[in-house]
Amino acid sequence: MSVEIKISLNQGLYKKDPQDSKLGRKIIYNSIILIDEFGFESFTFKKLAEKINSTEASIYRYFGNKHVLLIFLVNWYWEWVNYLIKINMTNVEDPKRKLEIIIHSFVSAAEENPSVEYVNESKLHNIIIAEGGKAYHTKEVDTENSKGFFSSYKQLATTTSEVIAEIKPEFKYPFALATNLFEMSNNHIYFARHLPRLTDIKVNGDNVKEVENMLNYFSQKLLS
Amino acid sequence: MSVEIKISLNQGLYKKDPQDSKLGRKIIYNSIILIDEFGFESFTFKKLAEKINSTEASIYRYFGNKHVLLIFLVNWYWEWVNYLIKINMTNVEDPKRKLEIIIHSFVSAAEENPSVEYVNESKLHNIIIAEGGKAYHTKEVDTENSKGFFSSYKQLATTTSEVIAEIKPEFKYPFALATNLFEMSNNHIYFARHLPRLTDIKVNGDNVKEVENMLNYFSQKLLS
DNA sequence: TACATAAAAATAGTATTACTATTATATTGT
DNA sequence: ACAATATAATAGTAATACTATTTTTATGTA
Repeated sequence: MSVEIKISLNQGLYKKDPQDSKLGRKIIYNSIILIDEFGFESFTFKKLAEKINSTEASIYRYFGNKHVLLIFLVNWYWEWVNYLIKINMTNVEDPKRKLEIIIHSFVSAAEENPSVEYVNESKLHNIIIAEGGKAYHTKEVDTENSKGFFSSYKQLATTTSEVIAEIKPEFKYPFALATNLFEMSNNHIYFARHLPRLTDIKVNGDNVKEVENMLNYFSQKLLS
Repeated sequence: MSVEIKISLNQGLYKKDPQDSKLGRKIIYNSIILIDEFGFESFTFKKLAEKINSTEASIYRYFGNKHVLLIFLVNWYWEWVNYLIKINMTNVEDPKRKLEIIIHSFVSAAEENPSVEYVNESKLHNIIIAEGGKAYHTKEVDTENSKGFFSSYKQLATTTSEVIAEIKPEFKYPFALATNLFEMSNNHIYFARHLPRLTDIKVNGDNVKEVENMLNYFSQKLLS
């Protein structure tokens, strides 16, 4: 027995919902593996087609190109984090505690035993860390934004900014602090792994406790 | 009469120093214009060759590929900011004031009337904001890092972390705060322009005063 | 001035990528 | 058993990211 989770995403992100068919789920599952393995630039639909014993043409029936697929995955992750935050904050009153829960939720989202078998959350988290920014650092950002492609991230920022406003209503930068916490999380995990001279913290594999401590320290100090 | 500035960069970043020949300087000048105009993904050596009435093959004699060219440009910018910081901090004793100068230097680097005629600093700043992260978000990051391709950024982080340590020696995250200030600067200028719901600040064209205020507020609060 | 060297341009070509279009074959639902 | 839909197979194209080779032009020095 299990609780089935289906995450609904903006319909403009796919031609055909990959979560609704076997091939579609294989595409999601294996694209995560391949992007994690080769990096986004070297990932191609051809490699993916070979890996799942299908054809490029079949993949194109789900996603218009690999950039849209990346946005799909990134949104999926943000929605997943939104969901975790909602659950983990249930019945919690203290806004300071709520912010800690939010921070814990996105730093450790990969570990929260998930029930979606076609998504490897740990690898997806790695993709967010290494490639996530590429979802919106393109010339198409304005068009894509107007289609609502980034609404899940905005949702996350809004939820977090509301908690920040509860803690300190006069704080001038609730949205900036919110997004900065996410970006900082990704950046410093990445730095710790690849450019350690750019940070003070260490991570060992999936153990990101030091990042969590740092984010809590920053937010508490800023909101004191 | 003018003071000539030549910025020296890691030799692995080019096959032949583009700053030393006319064609090389044309490559730098026009690649900045084209990347700013088309975005990094749509920028090609072919387009660049057409623009400067030369050939792809000639450009390849300077840069092995467009990714290395991007790293070159990003490093050039970081070196330029390092230089500005050094100059602007001359004779300043108070470390709090020094940090303000550092922040001002990289937020407004584009406006500091430069004397390098083959670099449009304002457009280059836009490239840093929109594409800068792509310089080190690739699968080659470890190899490239071991060749010293990111040393200018590390230099910036080190200088800044030292000032932070002067202000508050017991502060646990001097490097993380330093890099976070740069990343935040780029991110929030980008957000203000393209995803305004993710930030609280506004920018009008090159006027980034609100970003500067925010960064000063964050750093002062964290180091108080 | 002539000659060697190096820079730049011209030409040509290849493997891969990012697609689109068309037809054939399974699979599933009624 | 039939229709509808999903998937697979095949083929093809324009553009990208290069490499190699030869020719022309410019520059510096004996």
